Amino acid sequence: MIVDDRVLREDFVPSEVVHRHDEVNLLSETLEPLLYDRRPEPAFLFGPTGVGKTCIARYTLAQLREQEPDVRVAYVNCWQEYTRFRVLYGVLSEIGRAIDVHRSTPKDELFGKLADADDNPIVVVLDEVDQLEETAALYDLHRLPHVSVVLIANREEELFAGFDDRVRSRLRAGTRVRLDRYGTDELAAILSNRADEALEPDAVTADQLRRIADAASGDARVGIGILRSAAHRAERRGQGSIDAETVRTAIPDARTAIRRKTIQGLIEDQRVLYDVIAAEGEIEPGDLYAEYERRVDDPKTERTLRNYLTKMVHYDLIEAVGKRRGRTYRVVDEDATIDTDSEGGSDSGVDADELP
DNA sequence: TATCCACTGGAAATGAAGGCCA
DNA sequence: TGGCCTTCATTTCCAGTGGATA
Repeated sequence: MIVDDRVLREDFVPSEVVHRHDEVNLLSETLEPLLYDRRPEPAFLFGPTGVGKTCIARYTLAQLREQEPDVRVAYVNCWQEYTRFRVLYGVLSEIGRAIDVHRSTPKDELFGKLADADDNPIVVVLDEVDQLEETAALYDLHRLPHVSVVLIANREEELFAGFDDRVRSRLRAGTRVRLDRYGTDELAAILSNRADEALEPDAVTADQLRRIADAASGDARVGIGILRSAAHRAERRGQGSIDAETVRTAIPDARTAIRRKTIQGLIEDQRVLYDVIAAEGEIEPGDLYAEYERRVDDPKTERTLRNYLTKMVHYDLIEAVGKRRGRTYRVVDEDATIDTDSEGGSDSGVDADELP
């Protein structure tokens, strides 16, 4: 039943972007100076999870490269590459200039290598740039006249709040492309296009696609995940098409699969913390640290545990209720996130290998 | 109202790991 | 081979916040 599984992957770039023509045009216009050997202004893509920010960036740059093949594109996800070193290394790696670079290579040397790679323009796409811990990387990139940046984040205010004055003043100018959540009909149309390419004809009905789109609450990533899960489930059962029952069971499957993959990527100490929180339902920090220390032979300090907990909140695995004294931690309700995924939620669908 | 206490998170220090080089 | 340099995870220290209590 599945003709091309790649089409149902999150990172697949479709041949045509549906319901985002204005946004694609705005980004294309921003990057147009590259066609005339000029440097474009920084471009920003803002919007909540699953609205197609990354897809639009990849699609637009693929189109640009068809017109100007000399332009090189470096895609760096700041969930994984959150230090200055890792960003610079990521860019060098993407353009094939990371030879002879190792973990003890000085950052200034990496910057020098990037500065020397000025034979052709480079567009650096920093996805989830709000996760960047060392914004000096942005300053580095801005200093290089042959490097242009496309920055992807959830919210403009939070992104700029994390910049130091030097970076903020340089990036204040630039084109903002804002994306809102898809409507149910829009998302159903996107899923229909994907199904046409990925599945055999009549493998899924329009009503079922609408049901999936409705359950995804405007989040294309979740919608595609549900469609993928339903297709695999139907194929395993030897069905020639996806029925209503398969869709119903696939809806919780999609988010659970993302969560399971994320939990698998936790290091041992993080997983102990997660297990304690899951077992208790809701727990205060003091009790959490005490139970953690009881369970492990060589416990980390409380400060390190606080860093772990902050990361796990970012991953959307747990939530911190309240601030400072009186705070409690609890596991994020999976069912709630399927249907009520709120505006501005973090792009926490990280792969297991993105975790520390 | 003052004080205590639990908690958070920033900043600096520390140590492990790994590569370079004389 | 050992000293040096770098990055990065972890630890240490501490200021700030806000609820609880006398």
